[in-house]
Amino acid sequence: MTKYGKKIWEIVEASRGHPTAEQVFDELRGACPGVALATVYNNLNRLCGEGRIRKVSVEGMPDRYDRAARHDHLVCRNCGRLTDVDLEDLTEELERKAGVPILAYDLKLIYLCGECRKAREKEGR
Amino acid sequence: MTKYGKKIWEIVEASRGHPTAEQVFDELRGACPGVALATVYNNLNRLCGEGRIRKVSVEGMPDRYDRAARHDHLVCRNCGRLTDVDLEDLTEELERKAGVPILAYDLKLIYLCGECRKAREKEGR
DNA sequence: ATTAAAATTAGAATGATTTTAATTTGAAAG
DNA sequence: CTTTCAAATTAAAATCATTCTAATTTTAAT
Repeated sequence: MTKYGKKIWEIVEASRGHPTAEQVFDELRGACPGVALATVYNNLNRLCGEGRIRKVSVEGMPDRYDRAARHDHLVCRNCGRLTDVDLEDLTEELERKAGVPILAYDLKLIYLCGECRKAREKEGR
Repeated sequence: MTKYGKKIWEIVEASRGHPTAEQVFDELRGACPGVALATVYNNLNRLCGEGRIRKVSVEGMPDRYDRAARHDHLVCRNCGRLTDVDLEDLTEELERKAGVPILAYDLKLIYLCGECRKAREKEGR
């Protein structure tokens, strides 16, 4: 693995916070001042292609990066907050129900996070 | 509903092809030359907000718009082709499994469409 | 030490979408 | 039929995450 590739992978793998490319860049710069943002994008893309990390796109915000291990996500409808959720692997069930061989799936559960629910209640809804 | 709002809704609702804003724009211009692309975006956003249509984002391509009726999607890993698939409503099941109240979910089944599979076979994979 | 391929860099380019500010439209009220 | 005012529309500029380009540097193999 390349000089920056390894470090970037470690940052994403270690993080439970679904960092954006910019956030990975900022963290990497701590150890490697002078690294270019393009390098971060290059490596994130390469790592995704190799299946070593994955990309999580949430409507209207920059792409986020996540460890490869299988899990799904809760997305707050209001603020976009992203949280991991561990559901069993649904591939077989979905394949059977859809009647088509599938390679994988992308499942996001839309909810209201604690903060946003509280904010709503205060406004009296 | 507004002058263009209704037409744009009809275009999206009638289409089974998941058009992009540009494609809606092109179709609308047939009947209404002089309409602005910004108007299409404004109305698509308004209609989404009202729940009368929905937006489908596929990694690396412009957003697509879709009728509101509940259904899920197959997305070709290779070419991005988007196809409807009718699965039963999984909200309750997912809510139970996740242990959190959810408002909705976004499920994409990743597969290889017929064309892409054929292309692969020709190349001998 | 030589080479070639791959990685990195800085900065420009891209392109879908949003924003802005001005103009037009359309419905309700007088 | 006017007046009025909010909402819709327009054209153009702005945004901004991401990709691309071309030049440079690093790496690993020979």
